[in-house]
Formats: sequence, structure tokens, C-alpha cells
Amino acid sequence: MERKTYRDGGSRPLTEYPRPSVAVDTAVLTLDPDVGLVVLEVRRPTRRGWALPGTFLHEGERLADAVDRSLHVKANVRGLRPRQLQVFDDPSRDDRGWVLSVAHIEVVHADRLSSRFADATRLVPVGTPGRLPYDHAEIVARAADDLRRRYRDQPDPDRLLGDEFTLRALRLAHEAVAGQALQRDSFRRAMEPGLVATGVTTAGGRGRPAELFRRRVS
Amino acid sequence: MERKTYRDGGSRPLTEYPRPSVAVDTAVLTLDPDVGLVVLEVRRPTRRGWALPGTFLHEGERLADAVDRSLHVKANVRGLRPRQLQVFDDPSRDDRGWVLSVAHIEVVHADRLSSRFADATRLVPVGTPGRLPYDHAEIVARAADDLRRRYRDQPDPDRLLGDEFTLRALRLAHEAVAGQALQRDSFRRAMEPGLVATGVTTAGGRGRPAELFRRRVS
DNA sequence: TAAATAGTGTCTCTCAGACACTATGTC
DNA sequence: GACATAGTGTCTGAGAGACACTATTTA
Repeated sequence: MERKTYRDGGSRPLTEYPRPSVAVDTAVLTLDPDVGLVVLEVRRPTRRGWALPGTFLHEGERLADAVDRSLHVKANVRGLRPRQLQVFDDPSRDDRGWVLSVAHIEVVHADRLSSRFADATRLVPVGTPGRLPYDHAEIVARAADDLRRRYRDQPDPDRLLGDEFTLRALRLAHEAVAGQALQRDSFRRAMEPGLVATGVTTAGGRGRPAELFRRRVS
Repeated sequence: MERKTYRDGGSRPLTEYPRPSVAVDTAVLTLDPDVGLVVLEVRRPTRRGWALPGTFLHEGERLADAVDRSLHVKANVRGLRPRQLQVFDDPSRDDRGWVLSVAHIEVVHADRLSSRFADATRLVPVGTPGRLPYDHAEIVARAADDLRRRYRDQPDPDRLLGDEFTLRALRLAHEAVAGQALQRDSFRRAMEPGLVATGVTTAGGRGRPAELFRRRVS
């Protein structure tokens, strides 16, 4: 042995420290045009009921990759970019043993979920996520809260909409996130600094055609 | 065996999953009246240089307890309330093996650090933390950033000061956190909704005595 | 009295909120 | 034309920022 002291001042080699299992759990949020902000839930394999998709971390794997993998395996959804929310570390939170869970949030366009397993998944309004195991109800609440903060100042920062959209579509998305109606004119003025007009206008709907905007790259 | 499927849809029992070591690292921030916002660093036991205090998580231990333990053992500091910042999960971040680190931030009154080991610790301005190993420089930057956001609206939410303080002391603390001078009158009016006047005034200093305030419990 | 600091009145500028008007499409 | 929606002018009230004045202490 070269060294005799270790990172915590103790004398045990790294391999002798007991190690927790590490899981990831993800609140995948998207926008249902009719229902509003919804969260993806999957059937629990071992018990009745529904839960957020999650998995154990594999050896040498990044947390974000474990999130991607769990969504692929459990819901047939791919190619997303999760953000960390919080670590849940209550040693007794999982009766199968010592399991830390890193909660994530993932916000996606509804199209991304069109390929999801029809039977094994469901989309539920974030306000009424149903009975969820572990800390999943808290994860959903925190995810919705996190989203509301992010959407207050910027136009659709998590790309619930596509690259181009009308101010009406943008406002409806923000209203779904905020959970309340927003003033049409104030909203426009608040968002305009973060938008770039394309000069193109929509057609076909009722009323005057609206211009399409992009997010400002900043 | 009762069950044959597991949380990730695989068929292995929980004990067969490879597990990472989990560490905590903490940015302890405090206020030096002369220097400003400073961070606590400890001597690295195995190599040259300084690092943030940290330790490996013990079996069944809460993250916050591991933070407390590491500060006690490495710096002789106790009784604090850490907040989680972020998990660092690069599999190659630690050359001793697969180690996840949960970064924490801890903000304390300078008195709490008076008992710290004189030789094995130092307090360094957050803007110039020196050469730090692992992701510690990023942790310090994020901690300072986090603190700035928290201090924008509320009067000293993390109790860098005691229970009672003058508006001058409060403003100097907020200026140290913000890294810039703040307008005296605007600052007072911005903070007053979060304060309760005690009716007691200080004496002994130069100039007109100032009233002492407490934080509003809300 | 001079200097230093505390506390407050007030002006201005900006901006959110609200209302209302004009513009331009479909039915 | 009736209706629906887009886009914008404008009024108002709240609040941040800035300046200046008064108040109260020490040296």
C-alpha cells in the first residue's frame, strides 16, 4: 500500500466502505393541449399502481444516461436532457435496502412521447398525480414548481413548443405551466425581449393571422 | 425468492448491482468583516494543497449527517444545517474509483468557525479559492451564486448575522454577498417588509445610534 | 462645531396591469 | 357585415433608484 490515510481521515481502503445503491427517478413533464401540464407515470413491475420511471445506476454510468435508459426501457421514450432536482437519502425510504435516489426533471414536447407504451404508461395532470410510492409525489410537486420559476421570465425555455410558434401558442403553454390565465398584452411585452420575429405569418385559423417567432439565442 | 422482477425491470436481486461510493463535499461560507465572503478549506490529508471538507457516506447515514461529521472531524466545526447543491457524477472524476459526490452549501456566522483547527483549515475569499481538486472550484462558484439569489429579496436568510442587527450591519452583509455596494435607502425599503423593529437602539458607535431589527418570522 | 451615521421625504423613471382601440383574417 | 384573433397606444399605480434633507450621536 502506498497511502495509509484516506479521504475521510480514516484508514480503510476505498473498497471497504459500505456503499448505497443509487437510483434515478424522473418526472417527465409535457403539455397536453386539452389537459394542461401532465407527468409521465409507468406501471410498477412488482406491485399494483403507478410510479415515476426510474432505475438503478449501472457501473460507471452517468446519471443522465441512467435517466435516458430508464425512459427508453420503461416507456420507450428517448433523446432527452434531464436536469437534477434533489437527492432523496432517507435510509428507510426503500424497504428493499439502502437506496439513494437522485430525482430528475425532464421537459419535452408532446410529440416525443407519442411512441410511448400505451398500456404500461399514462400521462396524469401534475396537480393530481395519484398515489405514488417513495418520494415521487414530492418529486412531481418540486418539478412543477421548478418549471414555474423557469417559465416566469423566459419564453418556453424548456422547449415545450417547437422552434417557431405564435404568441398565442406561447401564452397557452405558459398558462398551463403557471396554472392560471395570463394577460395577453402584458405577456407579449414581457416575452418580446426574448423573441425574434420571423416575418412569416400563420394562416387558416380563425381571426387575423399571427406572426411566428423564435427564441432569441442570446 | 418471492419476486422475480426488480425496479429496473431486470432480474438481479438488489445486492448484485454494482454500487458507487458516495461522498459529500461542502462549501462552508461565512463572512469576514474585513475580507468579505470567505469559504472554509482544509488541508488534503494525502496530498499537497487544500480542498473543501468532505467524507464518504457511512452505512445508513443521512447526507446532512455526513456533512456534519466531516466538518467536525476535519475542521472541528459543529451544529450546522447544510443544503444540497448538486450531484457530481463523472465516473472518472476521482482516480481512486467510482465516486459520486453530493455537493452541499453551508452558511454560518463567523463565531461558529472560531473553534476551527488553526493549522489544518483556512478561510479564503470565494472569488479566489485557489487551486482545488475534483469539482471543488465549481462547487464554490455555485455556492456563491446560490447565496446571491437567496439574499436578493430576504434579509440575511441564512443567518450570517445574529438574531438582532442594525440595518447597517445587514447592508454590509448583503454587500459582501452581492459583491457590490448597495444603495442605503433603497436597501432599507426593500428589506423592511421582512424585518421587525425591536425599539432598542445601539450605542457607542460614531454617529446617530441605529435601531436593532429581527427577521420577520412569517 | 464638525463629522459621522440613521432615518425619511420626494422626485423620476420604468414597468406591470388594465382597458380600449385598430388591423386583418374567416364565416 | 358579424365575429374572432392579432397587434398596439395609453393611462394608472406601484416600486426601484437617486438625491437631499432632517435627526442624533461622538470627538
